[in-house]
This record gives sequence, structure tokens and C-alpha cells, in this order.
Amino acid sequence: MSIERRTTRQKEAIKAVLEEQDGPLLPDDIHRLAIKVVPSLGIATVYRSLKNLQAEGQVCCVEIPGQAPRYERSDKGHHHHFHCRDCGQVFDLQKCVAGGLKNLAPPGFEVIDHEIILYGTCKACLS
Amino acid sequence: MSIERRTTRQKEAIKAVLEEQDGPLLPDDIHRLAIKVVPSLGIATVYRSLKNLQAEGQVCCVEIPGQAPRYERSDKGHHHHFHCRDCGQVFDLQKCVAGGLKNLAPPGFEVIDHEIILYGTCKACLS
DNA sequence: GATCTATTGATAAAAGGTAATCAGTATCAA
DNA sequence: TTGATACTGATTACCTTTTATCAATAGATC
Repeated sequence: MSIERRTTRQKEAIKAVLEEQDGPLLPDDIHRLAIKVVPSLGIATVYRSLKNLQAEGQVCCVEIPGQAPRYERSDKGHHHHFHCRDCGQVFDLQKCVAGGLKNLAPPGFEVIDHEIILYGTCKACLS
Repeated sequence: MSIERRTTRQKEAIKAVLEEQDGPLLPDDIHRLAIKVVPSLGIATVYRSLKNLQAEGQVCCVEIPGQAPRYERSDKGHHHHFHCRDCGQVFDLQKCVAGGLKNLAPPGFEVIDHEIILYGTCKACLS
């Protein structure tokens, strides 16, 4: 049987941050935002909560090559990401051009999944 | 003025490994392969050589999310990669369907570069 | 061959991110 | 309210990858 869960201000604050955010966030980002609600919040609790939320399927992990894992709500459906090389922020993309991707693989290879990452400058950094 | 370079068995072995390999390799892979030619080769020398080759533009870095950087010759032109979830090996893809990718970004965003990674099972692991 | 010094290999140590520890706190059922 | 215990926060430990250190080795030039 699974462990009894309790509702805490800390977990609620972390979930709220992930809820209202568009793109994926670093554990450190989440900490910095959630600390506004629960000032005593420790980074260890952020890692613990993310691990639990991920196990429960509420949150999923987004990895940009060469960077630490980010986390976002898992109810957003299939999508990809844009990484701004100026501010470092990661944004969600709406559409996915996966059609034709499978043809990229060599003959005899089975494609199960794919990842597309766009790099560039976001709107805010351009202006 | 730049530092005088010397030709060594170690550097030649590392370059040869990168030369005859198709996909990108981990420093550890390179070490394991080059050691067959120069048994005394240390891992530090692999890192040092990769750093130099990269600075000279002969080698470039390939990053798969959540994994250590791999390295490959930089004379292969624009291409992407296939990561086999079974054996962990990374393969080069020939074509690139970049057309239409720019449209994925939100209005006002400038796309400079992109990355496409296919995940699945390679031919060898399927059979 | 002799000399200079770039390079090497073994090792220690750094860096970054994450997990373990543990005493104290707070939740929730009774 | 009380009691059992899940949770927290501070800190330390950890893990993996990469870099620094340094004495010894070995290219390149004369």
C-alpha cells in the first residue's frame, strides 16, 4: 500500500507555481517563485515534491541538451520547446510538425518518439 | 602567437577513431577505442585533445538531453541524430526536414537554430 | 645525441545537480 | 486536544563528468 499523503503549504505553493507557468521550469526557478508564498521553503522540498509529482504523473521532465532538467505540468499534450539563447528561458511551442519525421531514420530503424528544440531569441529579448 | 603543436601517437589515435566513426562518441567511447592503438592512453588526454580539436573546428559537440556530451567530426554538414533506447548508441540521420520548423515559433520570436532527435530502436537491436 | 618544452598519465580535486540524514514541525484522524 | 507519523529545512554526502596538478616522457630542432 502507498504512503499516506498530507497536504502542506509547501506542496501547494510548488504546484501553484507549476500551474500558472507556461514553459518548463528549473527546480531553482520553482524554488525562487514558490518562496514568495512560503518564505521558509527549502530547495530539498522542491526536489522531493517534483519527484512525487512526477511519480503521480502530474508533472513531467523537459530536458534541453547541456542543461539541467526542467519540469512542467503533464496535462499540456504533445508539444516542443523554444530555448532563448539570450535570457535562457524555455517556451512551449503550440504546433508540432512530426509528419515526415519517421522518414528521417535509416531503413530498419523503429522511431518511437522524437524531440524538437528551436533555438533563438525570444520576443522580449528582441525588443 | 599560438602554442607550438606536436604530433603524438595519442592525438593521432584519437583523431583516427573520430575519423572512422559514423555517429558521435562519448569521451569514454573514444578512450576505449583509441586505447587499442595506444594502450597507455589516459582519459585526461582524451578530454584535452577533444578540447583542442573543438577549438580548431575539427570536432563538434553533440548533446542528447540528459546525457553527457558526445563528439564527432565537424565536416559532416547539417544533420540530426537517432538515439537507440536499447543500446544507447547514437546514429547520424541523413536528411533534415527543417522546412516549416520556423513557423513553429510564436510570432515575434527569431529562430536561429534547431535540434531534432529521434528516439527508438536501432536495426541491430530490433533483430 | 643534446636540449627545450609540449605532451602525457595518474591522481586529486572541482563543479553542478541531486539525494540522504535527522531533529524538529505540522497535518490529520480519533 | 492528543498522538502517530508524514513532512520540512539545513546540511552533508554523493555521483558523474570534467579540469588542474605535476613529475616524467617524448617530439622537434639544431
